[in-house]
Amino acid sequence: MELDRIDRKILSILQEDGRIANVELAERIGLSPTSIGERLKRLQREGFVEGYGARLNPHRLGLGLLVFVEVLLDKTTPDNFERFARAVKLAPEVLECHMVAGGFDYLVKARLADMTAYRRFLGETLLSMPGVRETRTYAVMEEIKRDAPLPVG
Amino acid sequence: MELDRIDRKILSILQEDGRIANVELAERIGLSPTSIGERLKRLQREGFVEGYGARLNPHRLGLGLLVFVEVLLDKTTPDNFERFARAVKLAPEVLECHMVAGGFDYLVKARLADMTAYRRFLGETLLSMPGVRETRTYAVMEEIKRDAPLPVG
DNA sequence: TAGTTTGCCTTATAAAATGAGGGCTAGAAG
DNA sequence: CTTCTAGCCCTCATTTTATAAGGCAAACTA
Repeated sequence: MELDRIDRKILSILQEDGRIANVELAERIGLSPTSIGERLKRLQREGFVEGYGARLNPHRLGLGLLVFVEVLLDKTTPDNFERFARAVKLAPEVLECHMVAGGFDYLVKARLADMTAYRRFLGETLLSMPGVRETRTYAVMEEIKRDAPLPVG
Repeated sequence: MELDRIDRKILSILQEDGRIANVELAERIGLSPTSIGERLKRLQREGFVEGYGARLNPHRLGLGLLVFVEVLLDKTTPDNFERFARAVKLAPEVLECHMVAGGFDYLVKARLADMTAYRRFLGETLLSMPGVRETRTYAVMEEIKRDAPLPVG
């Protein structure tokens, strides 16, 4: 249940290179491939590792615009939150959505081709979602740090 | 240079399961493993795929608190932006940092163990960074959507 | 102390990745 | 119209990797 130094090293390396061969992982850590394999299987079984994914370059895919949108909901209808959440999960442009405590209700992160695509997204998707009362958009001018690995050390 | 239907399918599948065997990927798409391998190598060479990573469960790692922090910089010193960017890259708690257009300068996304850890982070890391004038913190109460795949279709 | 668990090892076997070589087709050039 | 070439896919042989079985030693427990 507790992670030792080797577990953390496995997680750390896998976070950077999720497709590394077990053999290479083993020799970088200094154990046999079998042991590493067993540990890794345990880490997955116990839920530390949820899966693996390719890191794609959004700009290369024509998604040049990153925006954050603060969303305020109309709170007169009680099931608006539930319905908004469901709608957000269906929108492919939305990469993240979080309910926050503070001046607004939701923070949405979305990637789009350009401002034209964003205007369409705002009008046809976001503002059409159930109970949305107000939005504030922040366009990203420069990505200083992107998807850093979780600190496991 | 242009992506066809098969390329997109490869990217789409790999985004969800970055460790899928080439053989299985091939039969899910309906081509030979060799062809898929060649395409994949091309997609990496041309920068569509930047790498692979394990998806870790932050809560399982003791990082139960997700926060977004809006940061305003003191703009009297011109190189503050540069220095702030450098400092942010060194902080392991910071998963993302974006320079935005609008009411503030940077949006920081960070994961921490709890509010106690956040207070320390705010005081010792964020507010100690060069040129930081003001911050507004939004704690996430519920993650509606987390790290969705990029739309490649 | 004796039994049991845990974590690692080696070895054998099964599966997958990789590289060489060849065929088919579409478009370009003669 | 024919020939050449480039792109894309295939099969097959070889190397590399994953996986499963079994054993050994240290630590923990009764």
